[in-house]
Amino acid sequence: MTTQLIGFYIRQFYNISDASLQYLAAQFEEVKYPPKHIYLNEGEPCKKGGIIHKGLVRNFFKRNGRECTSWFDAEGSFAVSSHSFFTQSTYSESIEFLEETIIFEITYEKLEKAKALFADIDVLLEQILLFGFYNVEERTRNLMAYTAVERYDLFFKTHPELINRIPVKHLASFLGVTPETLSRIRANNY
Amino acid sequence: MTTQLIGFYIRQFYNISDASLQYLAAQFEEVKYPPKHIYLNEGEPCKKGGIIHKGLVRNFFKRNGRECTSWFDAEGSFAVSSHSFFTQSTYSESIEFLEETIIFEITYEKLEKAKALFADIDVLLEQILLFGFYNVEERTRNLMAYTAVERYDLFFKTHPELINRIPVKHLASFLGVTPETLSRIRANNY
DNA sequence: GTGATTACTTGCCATTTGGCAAGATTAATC
DNA sequence: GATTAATCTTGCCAAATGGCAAGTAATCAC
Repeated sequence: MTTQLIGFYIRQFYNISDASLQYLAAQFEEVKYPPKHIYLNEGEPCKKGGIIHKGLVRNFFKRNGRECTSWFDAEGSFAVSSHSFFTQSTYSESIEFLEETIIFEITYEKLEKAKALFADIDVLLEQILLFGFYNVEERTRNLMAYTAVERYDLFFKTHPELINRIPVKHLASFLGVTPETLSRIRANNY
Repeated sequence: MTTQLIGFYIRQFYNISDASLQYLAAQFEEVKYPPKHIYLNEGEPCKKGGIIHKGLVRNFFKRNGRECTSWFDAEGSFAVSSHSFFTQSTYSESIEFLEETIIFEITYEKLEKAKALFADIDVLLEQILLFGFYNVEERTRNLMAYTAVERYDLFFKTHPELINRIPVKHLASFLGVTPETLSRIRANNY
C-alpha cells in the first residue's frame, strides 16, 4: 500500500508516529505527469507539492534572459518550490518534469491541517525545511569556491545516477556555465 | 528597557504576543565583543546566538585554502550559524566580529525551553529560518546568473551603509572574487 | 611618533569561461 | 523511415577573472 511507501520516503527526514503517518498518508494522491509538464509557473504560489516516486524534476528561474536551474530532484525528493510553498507567496521559480513522473501529491491546506492535528508532523516539516536550507547553503559554497570543473566533478561523484538522465543544457544551467563549456569539460579539454 | 528593544528587533520577523516577548526577552543577555573576536570556530556546534544591536559580523568558511565569507550581518540581524544552531550539530562555518559588537545573546537551551512554553515563539523561529532560507536562495541565484560587476552593484544598492564598513578582502570573498578583482571593479576598470 | 605589519591598488600576463558559427548527433513528428 | 527540429560538440576568438609582483596606503604595537 502507498502508506508504506510514503512512510518510507518521509521517515528519511523524521520518524513520525504510526498514527501521524496513517493520517498523513491518506492525504496524498498519486498522480502521473508527462515529460516537459510545467508543474509550477513562476509567479504562481506553490499550492501543492509531491514526493517523487519515479521520475525527474527541475526547479528553475529566469535571469538575464536565460534559464537557470536551481535544483534537480529525483526519486525520494520533493517536487515543490520550497519558499513559495512554506510561505504561500509567489516566487520567481518554475517547476518542470524532465521525465514522465509519478508523485504522491498533497496540497498546502491538507498539510496545514495535518500539522495542526499532529505535533510531530510539524517537526517533520521543520526537518525538511532545514534539509533544504543545508542543501542551498552547500550549493552557494560550491558556486563561490569551486571552479566549473570542480563543480562538475562533485556533481558527478554525488549524483552519478543522474548524469545520463539530465540533458547537458540543463546540467550546464545548474552548474552555472554555458552548455558549450560543460561540453568541453566532459570532453576533458581542461 | 531591553525588552522594548528585543521586541522591536524580533517582531520584524513575527509578531509574538506580549506575554511571549516578556518571557523571551528575559532570557537574553547583553554582551559586548571586541573586533576580530571569533564567536564561533568551525567544527564547534553553535550553542548560542545573538541579535546584533551594534556592530558587524561575518560568517565564513574555508575552501581550497582560502576564506570565503558566506554572509555579513549588521544591526537587527543575527550573529549565528543557522544550520549548526538549529540542528545543534557541527558545520564548517566560523563567525567573526568585524567591529566592536554588542549583541543580545541567548543559548539554544533557553530558546528551546521558550519554544516549548509559547507556541508563537516556535512560529517565530520558523519565520526566521524561512527568511534565512530565502536569503541563501537569492544569493545562490546571484552567484549563478550575475557577473562579478553585477553582484557588486547589487550589493552596493542593497547595502550602501555597509560598503565602507567592510574591508575589501572580505567583501571580495563574499562576492566570490579575488581582492584584486574587486579593487578593479571599484576603480571602474570594467 | 616610528617601525612593522597588514591591507589595498595597479600593471602585466595566464587561465578560465563565454559567445558565435558550423558541423555532428540525437530526438520528435508525421 | 524520412524529414525536421533540437541538442550537443568543436574551433575560433573575445571577455572576464585570477595570480604574481611591486608600490602605496592604512593600521597596529610599542
